[in-house]
Amino acid sequence: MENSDSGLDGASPPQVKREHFSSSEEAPTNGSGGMNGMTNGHGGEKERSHKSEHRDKDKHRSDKHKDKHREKDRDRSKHSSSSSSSSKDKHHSSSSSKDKHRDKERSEKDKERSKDKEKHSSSSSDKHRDKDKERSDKSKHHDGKDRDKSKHEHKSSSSSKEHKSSSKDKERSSKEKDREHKERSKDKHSSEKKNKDHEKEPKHTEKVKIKEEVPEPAVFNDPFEDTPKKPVKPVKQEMESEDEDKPLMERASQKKRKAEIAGDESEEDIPLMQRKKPKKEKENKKRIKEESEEEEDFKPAKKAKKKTKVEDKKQESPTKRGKKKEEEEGTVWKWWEEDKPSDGTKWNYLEHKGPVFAPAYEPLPDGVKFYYNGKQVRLSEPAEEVAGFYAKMLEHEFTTKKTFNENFFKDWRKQMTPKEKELITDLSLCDFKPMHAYFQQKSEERKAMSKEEKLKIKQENEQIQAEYGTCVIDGHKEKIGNYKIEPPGLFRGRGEHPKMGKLKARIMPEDVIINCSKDAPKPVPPPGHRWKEVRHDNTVTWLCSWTENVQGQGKYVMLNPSSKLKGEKDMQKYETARKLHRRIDKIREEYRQDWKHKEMRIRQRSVALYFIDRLALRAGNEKDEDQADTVGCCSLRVEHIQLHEEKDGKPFVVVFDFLGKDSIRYYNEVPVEKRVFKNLQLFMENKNEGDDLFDRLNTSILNKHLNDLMDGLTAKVFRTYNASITLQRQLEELTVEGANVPEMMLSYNRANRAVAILCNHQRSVPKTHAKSMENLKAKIDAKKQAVEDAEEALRDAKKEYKRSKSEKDKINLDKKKKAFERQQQQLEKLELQATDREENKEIALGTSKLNYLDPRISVAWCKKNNVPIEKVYNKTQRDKFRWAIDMAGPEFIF
DNA sequence: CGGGGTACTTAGAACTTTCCAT
DNA sequence: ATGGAAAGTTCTAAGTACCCCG
Repeated sequence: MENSDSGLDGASPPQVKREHFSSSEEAPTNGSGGMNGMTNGHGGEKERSHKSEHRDKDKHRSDKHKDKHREKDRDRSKHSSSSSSSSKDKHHSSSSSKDKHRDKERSEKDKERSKDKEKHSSSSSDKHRDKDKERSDKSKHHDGKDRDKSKHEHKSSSSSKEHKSSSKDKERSSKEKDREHKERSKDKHSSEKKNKDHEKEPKHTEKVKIKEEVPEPAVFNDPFEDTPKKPVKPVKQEMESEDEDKPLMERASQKKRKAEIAGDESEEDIPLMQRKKPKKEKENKKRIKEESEEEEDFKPAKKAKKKTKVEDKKQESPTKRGKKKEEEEGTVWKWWEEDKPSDGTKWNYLEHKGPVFAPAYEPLPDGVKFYYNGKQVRLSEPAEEVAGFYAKMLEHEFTTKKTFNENFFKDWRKQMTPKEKELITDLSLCDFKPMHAYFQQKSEERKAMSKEEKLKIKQENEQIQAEYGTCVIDGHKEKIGNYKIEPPGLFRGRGEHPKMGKLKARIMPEDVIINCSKDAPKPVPPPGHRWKEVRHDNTVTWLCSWTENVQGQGKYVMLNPSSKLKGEKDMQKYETARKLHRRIDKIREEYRQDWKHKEMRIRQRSVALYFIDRLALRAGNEKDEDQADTVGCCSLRVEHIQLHEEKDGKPFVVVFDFLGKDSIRYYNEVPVEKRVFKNLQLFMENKNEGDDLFDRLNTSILNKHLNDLMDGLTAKVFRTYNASITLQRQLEELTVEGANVPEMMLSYNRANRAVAILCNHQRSVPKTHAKSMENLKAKIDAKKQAVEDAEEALRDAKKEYKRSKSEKDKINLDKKKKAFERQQQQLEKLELQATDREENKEIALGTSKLNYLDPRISVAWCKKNNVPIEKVYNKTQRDKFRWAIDMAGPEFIF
């Protein structure tokens, strides 16, 4: 450890210097070229499949073997064995909860499994075979890895001694196996087919047919997404431990910061006040910006509240909608200049009209048929509706997945009449194509509607939005985020979700709980219906809630991000991150010390924290098994990392490869300090692939510790902090003084991109990317030509003027000069655009911009460099970040 | 503690509107 | 005008965190 440690120690703790920095920095220079080190050798295209495959395979991979044997035995006698093992486990490891979970599931699964097995004849040998197959597929992309894994598997299987964790392993593995098993079978079926054929064949055939029946819509609803969906985009970040350290420059600015804050733009703050009572806002208000005071809006003026109007850049809408809009836009509630209530209450007055329900089902016209086994069948309304959900997705990859189809079919049958149920027993005999064609046709018709019709619809929507999309909270009218209740449909989980395809039921008023203040009028339920409950809980921010049937989780109607309630919380989040900034050195120092702690749990905690800090990993809560198998830091398993004493010339490299939130793959090769490396070796000792890497740690233990370190500190604060500080540093580094706006924006986007890479925010390469790049290139070429022409013209003009010296030629010369410059600028702009786009093709900037970057950093940067804020934030974003735009001056420092 | 539930944030895909070159 | 791509918006799944109970 000394090697790596020594250098970094001390003040420059882990410094984490994410190398991305460096890599990202470089990236810009070389343009699209290796994408900031994001390439990892896995093929680009297949990535998509990789995602899902990855999980199944990888995850289960190792356990499969080992566990398989056991599993079987266990399955049969699972109860006894599992119970005993679990008790053991507890002694040895603290992750018993996890185990328990698994046990439960396992038992259920086992049951199912045993059935499955018989059906699919998944004997262990089969499994092996399957695995191999999978592996070989995979190996195309992942050779090295696979190889390693297989080794592991073998090893582990042979070394099935009893380790502390063995029992645990067993349990888990059996579960996993089960799962794996299932998945595997699914996959296999489908995957073999799917992978190859399905994408083409089925689709194509269908498509063709559809065409016959109905003209193909100009725009498909993207049904095709599936094919190449999103690839996994691995991110590779390299870092050298040595250089780390740059970190902390931030602190320097702390002092300044304070000053700024105080000074900022908040000139007068007369804050104080808390919101008092409710009041309704009056409607009215005239056009934008009047300085007049509007007391009407705010009644609670008890304290000296100050309200200010801010002008919005929006265009006016003299047109029709009227006052409401203007009112909203014209008046801004500067809540950030007020005091916040310190008790847990979220509001004193809340009034709204309840949610908007999905439109009732409209039966299909008679002409749209459904065939079962070649014969036309007239479905009952409920069965038809659900069939329609499936028909709409016919071209989606989902319909090629076994799990999806099974879940769908099972739930569909529940909607059938006994007769239908008796008749329809095999999904593959169902012909949804006419239905699909019908929906497609409808969608085309919608697109082809005349302007007037579209306008009318738009107006109706605005009407609804005005009525149901806003609420009155503490005297202010504010937008609601999701006032429309989710319509029924088929559940679309991300990744290999075990529940994909299940029917998401229609929500009725009887399912909905309303939350509003006692003194507000109660929302009126739709005629003939009543609410499940009306309550008045001002310690929460939701207006309506209901429980969704697929996963049994609660859903809420809440306010828009531009609202005070959301904004305040958002600002607070960044303030906590800034606070962390002030303590980060100490915290880093401390966890580095803890790497040598004698207690294993402390060492695990410190290593996990190091990952979270340095790599911006998510906390990694435990998950149920009826969800896709994804992990975060605390839930990493042995199979998710590989240790290399040396890799590519670097010592002590940890290779992370796992599926994170939304089943997005995280791949990273990270050189770490020797001490970390040794600890990891220890943590992995005597464990199987499916075991928890940090078996004595979970998110609540970690967060508890973090909270002791700093008030309000949790694992996710590190993501926010590291994202924001990275943006600030990158901006500082990449911004060239005096650059023009397009250049500035390239710098900004690059800084933003560094953050997105850090946080692993990926997106699938837009389907249109290659083409659009081509177009752009063509444009650039054309522009180059234009520049040359302009140059030529300029030269001629010069000559002419030189000769004649006439005023007229002088004017002409100037003109040519200008034209030339203009062309040149345009060319430059195009080139920048091309670079930017290429660099960005598989990175999503939006998520970090919206959720991780302190908007004041961006605002300050814009102000300092004279970049219009609209270049960085669109309208919605400006609404959300109004507080930052208003309060941050050019000197703001995070 | 574990286990379950609640509330709220974060996330990429899907869909819609706007923009821009022909 | 048109149609295709980009930009913007909507949707809702999937996380985190925390609380309460036994």
